[in-house]
Amino acid sequence: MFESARATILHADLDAFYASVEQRDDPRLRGLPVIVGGGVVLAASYEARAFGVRTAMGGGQARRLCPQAVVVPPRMAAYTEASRAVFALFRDTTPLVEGLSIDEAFLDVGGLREIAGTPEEIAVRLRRRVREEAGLPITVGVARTKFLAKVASGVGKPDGLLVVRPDRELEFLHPLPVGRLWGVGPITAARLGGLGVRTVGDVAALPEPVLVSVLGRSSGRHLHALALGRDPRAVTPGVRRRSMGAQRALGRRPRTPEELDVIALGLVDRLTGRLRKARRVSRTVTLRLRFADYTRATRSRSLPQATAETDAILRAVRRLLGDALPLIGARGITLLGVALGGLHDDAAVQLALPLEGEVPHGALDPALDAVHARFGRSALSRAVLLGQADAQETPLLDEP
DNA sequence: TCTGGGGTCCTAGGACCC
DNA sequence: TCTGGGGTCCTAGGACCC
Repeated sequence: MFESARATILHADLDAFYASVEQRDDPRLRGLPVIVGGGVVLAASYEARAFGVRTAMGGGQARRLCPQAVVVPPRMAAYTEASRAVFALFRDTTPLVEGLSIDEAFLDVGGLREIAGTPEEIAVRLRRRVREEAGLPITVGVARTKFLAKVASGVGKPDGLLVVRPDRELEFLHPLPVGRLWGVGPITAARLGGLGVRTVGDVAALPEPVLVSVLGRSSGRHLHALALGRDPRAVTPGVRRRSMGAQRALGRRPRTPEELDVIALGLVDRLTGRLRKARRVSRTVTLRLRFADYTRATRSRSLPQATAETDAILRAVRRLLGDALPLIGARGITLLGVALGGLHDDAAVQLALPLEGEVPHGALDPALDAVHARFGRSALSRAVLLGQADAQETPLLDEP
C-alpha cells in the first residue's frame, strides 16, 4: 500500500443531518433553531448549536439553553431515504465509496482526473448536486489520506469545502487540538493532557514509545502515525457490518423480571428479523445492561452454531438475563440491550423464512396474554411462540 | 426532564490445544 | 518431576464515533 502524493480522497459529511432533513421538509423551520429528539438531542441545527445545544445532550438542558428551539420528533424513515439519495450521488461520482455512517462517506476520486477534473472540481460539483438534488447542505474535506480528509471536513463545517494540499499537511494539522484526532475522546485527551500534550503537533513531537506506554500498543502507534500525517488506509467499498444490536432505555422506575423478559423478547424479535432480512447469522449473543447509576456491564455467550433463529437467540438471551437478575436487582436497571456478533452470511437462514407471518393464534400460553395486551399480536406473537416452544416442538427450526 | 440508539475497535485474562 | 511457548477462542470491559 503506498500513499499517493496527491490529494484524491474526499470525506463528505452532511451537516446536522437529521435537523437539515427537517428544515428541508418543513420550510417554516428554516433559519430557526431546530432540535430533533425529545428526551435526548439526536441532532441540532446550526441555529440551535449557536446557543450551545449539542448532540446527545439531555432534552431539559437543551431547552434551558435554547427555550425558543423547535423540538421535533425523529423521522427515521425520512433520514434513511435522504441518506439513500445522497449515497446514490456519491456512487454516481465514483464507484469507490466507503460509507462510515448514515451521513458520511469517503470517496476516492484519484482515477477520475481525465474525465471529471481535479478532486477539488469534483468536490465542488458534488456539493452543488447534494444541495440541488437532495436539498441538503454538505461539507467536503479533500486530502491525500482518509484521516486528513476527515479532519478537513470537520474543520470546514458547516456547508464548506476544505482542501488540504499535500505540501501543507503538517502546517494544517499540528495547530489543531488533540481532540481533533480520530479516536481521541475526552478520556484520551485528558491522559495526553497529563503529559502536557494539547495539540496534534505536541503528539507528533512525542516519541512513539512514550505514546505506546500511555495509550497501549495499537492506539499509541496509530495516533503517532496520524499526527505525522501517515495513514495508508485505502478507501474500501462494501465493508460488511460486524455486529447488529438493539436496545431500549428504561427510565428509572424499577422493573420486574417479567417486564425485562418482555422487553428482551421484543429486542430479539426485532434483531432476528433484521438478521434474516440481511441473510446473516450470528454466533455471539451479548446482553447489554446499564444500571441506575449509569454504569454499564455486558454479558455474552457464544452459541455452538451461528443462527438467525429467534428461538435459539432468545434462549441464549434469557439465560444471560436470568444470570444477571441478581445484579439488576441490586443495582437497578435503566437500559437493556442485545447485540449479535460473529456475523456470517448463511443460506440456511432461509429455512426459517417460511415461518414469517404464519402465526397460529390458538393454544398460546395464557401467561402471554399480558404481553399481547401491551404489544399487540403482530411481530411479537411469533417471537413469543418460538421463545416458549421447546426445540423438539418446533422441528422446522432445528438445525438443518 | 440529565443521559437514545446504532455501531467500531482494542485490551486482557483464562481455557484449551499443540 | 519440572517446565516451555505459541496460537486461538471466549468473555468482559472500555473508549470512541455518529
